[in-house]
Formats: sequence, structure tokens, C-alpha cells
Amino acid sequence: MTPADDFPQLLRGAGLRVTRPRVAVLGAVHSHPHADTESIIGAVRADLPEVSHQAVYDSLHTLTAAGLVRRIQPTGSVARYESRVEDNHHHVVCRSCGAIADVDCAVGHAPCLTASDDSGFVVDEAEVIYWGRCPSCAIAPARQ
Amino acid sequence: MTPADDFPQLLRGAGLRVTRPRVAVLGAVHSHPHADTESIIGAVRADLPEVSHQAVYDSLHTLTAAGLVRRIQPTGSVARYESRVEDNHHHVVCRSCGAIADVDCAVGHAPCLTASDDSGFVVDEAEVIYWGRCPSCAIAPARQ
DNA sequence: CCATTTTCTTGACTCGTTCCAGAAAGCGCG
DNA sequence: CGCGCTTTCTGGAACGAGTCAAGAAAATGG
Repeated sequence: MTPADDFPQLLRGAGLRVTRPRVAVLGAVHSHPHADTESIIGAVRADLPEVSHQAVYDSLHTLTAAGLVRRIQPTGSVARYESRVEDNHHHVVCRSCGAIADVDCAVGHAPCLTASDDSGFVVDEAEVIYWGRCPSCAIAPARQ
Repeated sequence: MTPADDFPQLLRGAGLRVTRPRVAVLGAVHSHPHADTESIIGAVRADLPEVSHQAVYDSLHTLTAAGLVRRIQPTGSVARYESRVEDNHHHVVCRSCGAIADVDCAVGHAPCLTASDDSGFVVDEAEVIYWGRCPSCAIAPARQ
């Protein structure tokens, strides 16, 4: 669907050097949405067994700064990454098992971006996290 | 304004034992909105110089679980606590200096609570974080 | 193919938070 | 008012995600 699976091209387009670790990280984030850093390290090492964790951390930072990847971190979770960027979507997080799913906000455009009183802040983004229970955990008797 | 500054009463009402550390922590959170754990430890030790950090961590967890205090943790920040609970307000966070301010959502009631497609999740809360720059940082030339 | 600049490897280290065992304090009851 | 049970607190070790730093390796432009 996206012509964007040409990762080297994506990197170049963002003005970044094309390195094997970066390509692999970009690929891992694309194929494992909402994965944490450790999972990404694992996925990357399937291709490049010798990458250091530092290379992955660096790549994730660089990619995030370049806007090729988005970092999310719900309260109580470690950092997670996803490849859907610039499309103003949000997340539902399961309180019980931590599962994360994408949600397109009911309001088609930027949701709630107009705070009633912004205290003088210049707001450029509204991040919404819905908390609840995923289908499986909703069925299972609450154990917490 | 709130008859709720009787902290021991608040604790008892929540079915919790009244201990000096808990009362002090509750007081610290009330007087230092959005403070992180370290600041709270400092504030608590102004009254009780000998409290262990663990007592503060335990109290914060207990108070959070009891709903007397709310924990927030914007991406990239450590845990912070506030005493406004159950009133459905949100936060603006400064990307530059990390300052946090309260915001009442434009929609008077639960904002965006109806996700367009909730993937089968049972949603009970929508948490909104607005990102931008606080008044001071908006004036200062962007240095990041 | 070379030089320059950026990125990666390795390994130590920081910092917020949690775990643990024993001592202390709160609460219900007589 | 004091006893005993249970919860909480103290002190200190431990943990884990993430960062820092120095030198080796690889990308890009010529």
C-alpha cells in the first residue's frame, strides 16, 4: 500500500545516512507496531545478529527526531514505537495486559486541539490515550 | 474551598490507615501540584525529616490506588502526582522546559470518550495531553 | 579510492523505582 | 487503657531502561 517500504529511500528523503542498523530498525518498527525497545532489538538481530543495543537506541532517537517513527509511552510503560506518523491517530491501552491498539479519533481532524484555557501555552499537538480493557481481559474476571 | 483538607479524614474515608507519612504525602501533593516523587520526598521531609523514600513511594501508590491522588507521566518525564481527581481535566506540557498546567477540556464532559473504533476495548477513561511551549519558552528563541 | 564526518561497538554508569527482611506503628477488641 | 494482629515503615540492596564516552568502523562527496 505505501510506496514507503523502501526504507533506504525514506532515510535519504529525511536527510539521514543509510546504514544497515537504521534500515533494520525501520523495518522492525513497521512490522511490529507498538513494540518496545527490547522487542525491536530482538527483531533487528534476526537480520543483523551483531547490532548493539546502543545502535538501536540511537537509530530510534534519530528516526523519531526525523519524524519517520513515533514514540509513545503510556503511563507505567516503557517506550514504544510505531510507524504511523502524521495521521493524527490515537491509542487505546488495556489496563490489565498493556495491549495497545490504534484509534482514529471520532472527530476526523485534530481532536480537542482547542483547549478551553491553554494558560498561554502554544499548543501544537493533542495526544489522546484511552484507558480500558482489551476484549480478552474484559471477558476474564478482573483479577486486579 | 474543599472541606477535604482534613487529610486524616480523607484517608479514613478511603478505608486507609492514618499514618504520619501518608498525611504528609497527601499534604505535599495538595500543595505542590504536578510535583515528581523526589520533590514530594523533599516536601514531606520538611515535616518528617526521617521518612524513608520507600514510605513515600508506598504512600503514593496507596493513595493513587485509593483515588485520592492522580498519577501522570507524560512521555519522557518521571512520575508526577496531583490532587485534583475525578474532575476530568487534562494537561498541557511544555516540550522545552517540561512545565505542566491544568486544562479543562473544551467539551465540558468526558472528551473524545467515544472513539470511532474502539477495537472491542471497554474504555473507561480518556487522557489528553496537549504538547506545546509554555509562555516563557514560547518567547525565548527555540534552543532545541 | 580517499578524506571527512557520522555512526556503531563495547562497556561502564546513572537514576527512578522496586524488592526484601526486620522493626515500628495503627487499629479493633476486651 | 493495654494486647495482639496486621499493615506500614526503615534501611539497604538490587533492578532495568536508558545514557555517556572513547575508539573503531562505515557512509557520503569528491
